[in-house]
Formats: sequence, C-alpha cells, structure tokens
Amino acid sequence: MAIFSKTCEYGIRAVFFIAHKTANGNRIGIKEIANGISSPEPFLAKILQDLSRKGIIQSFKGPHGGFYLDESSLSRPLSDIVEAVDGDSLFKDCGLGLKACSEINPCPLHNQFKEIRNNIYKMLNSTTIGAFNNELLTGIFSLKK
Amino acid sequence: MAIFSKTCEYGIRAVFFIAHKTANGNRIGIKEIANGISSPEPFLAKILQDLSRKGIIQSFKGPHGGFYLDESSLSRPLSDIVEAVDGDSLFKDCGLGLKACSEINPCPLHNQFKEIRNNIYKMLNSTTIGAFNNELLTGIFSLKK
DNA sequence: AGATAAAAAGGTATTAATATCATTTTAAAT
DNA sequence: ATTTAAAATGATATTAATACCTTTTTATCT
Repeated sequence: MAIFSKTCEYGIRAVFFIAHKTANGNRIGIKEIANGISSPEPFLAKILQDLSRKGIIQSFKGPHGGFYLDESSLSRPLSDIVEAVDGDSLFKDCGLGLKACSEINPCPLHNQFKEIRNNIYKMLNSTTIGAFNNELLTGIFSLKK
Repeated sequence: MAIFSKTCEYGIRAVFFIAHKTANGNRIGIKEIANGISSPEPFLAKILQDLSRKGIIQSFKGPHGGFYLDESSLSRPLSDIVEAVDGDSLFKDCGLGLKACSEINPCPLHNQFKEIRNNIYKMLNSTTIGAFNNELLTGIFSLKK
C-alpha cells in the first residue's frame, strides 16, 4: 500500500504543477496538466473539479479558461489537499484499524503510530503548495512518471 | 486512507492475538481469533492461510489443530508481516506515486518522504510479534473493535 | 447572435480490495 | 475403519477505487 490514494497522488502533483505554471498569472488547461504530471486526463479532470469546488484551487470556464491558484491558495499547506481528497484518517485513525483505540484503550502500537502520524502531519502541514515553484522552474524536481 | 490495507490490519491484530494466546504452547482456532480481534471470520481465514504458507505463522490441521507461533516466529519484526501482506511499497515507493522518482530525479517531497518511510520502517522493524504478550495478558492493550 | 473553447456535471466501465461460501484435505479420537 | 474437528483450497459476491465518456454550462471572440 502507498501512503496516499492514486486520487491524492495525482491531486498533489497536479496542484504543484498548476502552482508552478501559473505563477505568472496565467491559467492552464486540463490537457497540459495531465500531460505534465503523467496522469489519465478524464480522471484528473474529476479530481481537479473536486478540488476547485472545495476551494483548494481556482478555475475559470470558457475560452482562455483553465485552472490557476490565487495568492492564498499558494500558501496553503499540503495537508489541506490530503484532507480534501483522502480525509483526515491518515492523521487521526488507529494504525491497526480499531475504532475504539484511544489513550485510555490503546492498541499495542498506539504510541508508535501517534508519533508517525504526527511526523506525517507536521511535514504536510509545514509545506506549502507554492514551496517548490523555483525548483520546478529550474527542473530540479520532477512531477512526471 | 489508512497506512495499511484492511488485510494487513487484520493480519497484524491476528498475529498479536495468536502470539498472546499460544504463548503456553497451545493452538487457537480461527473462530476464537476472529472473535478476539473483531474481524470477519472467512476473510481472516484467507489471510491466516496466506501468512501460514509464507511461514509468518504456523498452523496444524485436524482436531485440536489451529494456529500458533514457534519461537523464531515470535521474534520476527512486524515489518515481516507488512511485507508479506502489503508488500514493501510503504517502505520504498515514492510518496507521490512516481516510478522514476530517485535521488537523481527526485519528486518535490523526496527527502521528506524518505524520512517518513524510514521512521515507519524503523518502528516496524524494531518491534517484534511477541513484544506485547505481557501487556495483552494484563489487558493493558486492546485488539478488539 | 453564433461559433468556439474551456471546465462542470453526470453516467458508465473496469479493476482491485474486501468479504463470503462450499468443498477438500488432514489428523486425531473413538 | 469411521467420525469428527480443524485448516486449506477454490469459487463466487460485493464494494470501493480507478478510469473513461458524453453532455451541459459558461465565457470569449468574431
């Protein structure tokens, strides 16, 4: 198993891509995004539609329309994308799948998972959507394949 | 998304349960295990059958048969269960799902995920199957619901 | 106003994960 | 030998995730 669902993987990669391609105020179409991050276009369309409805990204219909990010979206943490797509179970739920697991009724791995969940959340919450625009521009980082 | 698949969650809980219930040399049947960890019995049967085939747990057919753990199984790390069930993608694959992601062609979150993967692996690899027998016996830890 | 280009919406298809059921094999007890 | 209790196997069912397709809405341009 991967950490994120495919939906979430595509979502994060797409948002990074949009951030980097629209830093200049432009918009970008679904075709170019799907191609830029190696994702199935119709599936990605659904994902972006959902992220747009939830306010994580912005979109504009019609000719010269497309997806883009406003200032406040650029400074959102990645955890917002993950939460919008996969929910907060990665940050909150018991690692062994126990609904009743808690501080007073812990599973054997309760404390270990608490730390891991915190690590993941801290990382995702302290990294913003726009954090890698420079590196993406210079080609240091890849979002394809 | 959860960290592990349902299959893996049931598997780990079941193995903990078997370890604790058969520490005295007994065997334990699928019914009692399924009940003890709140899992669907036929599904769990499949999982344990697979773990048995892979040598993670031991089983014995016929009357007074059941599942149990030998000494060496008790000292295996949890990472062995996870690898047997979910494979090693949790420890190895790119967090953003990129096949080509590597040190020389990193995704934007490459280093961040490397650390998280290492945390998870270290935890699972340094915790043994038999580590919680005492706490399970005294009821400090729960495997149910 | 009409044509066009884009995302949004809604519905369908495929695949993988999860769950269940029926039959077979194995070993013990009588 | 027969019965019985257990896991192993094989087949099927259900559900959720992933992927795709068609139509509709919105905005721009001529």
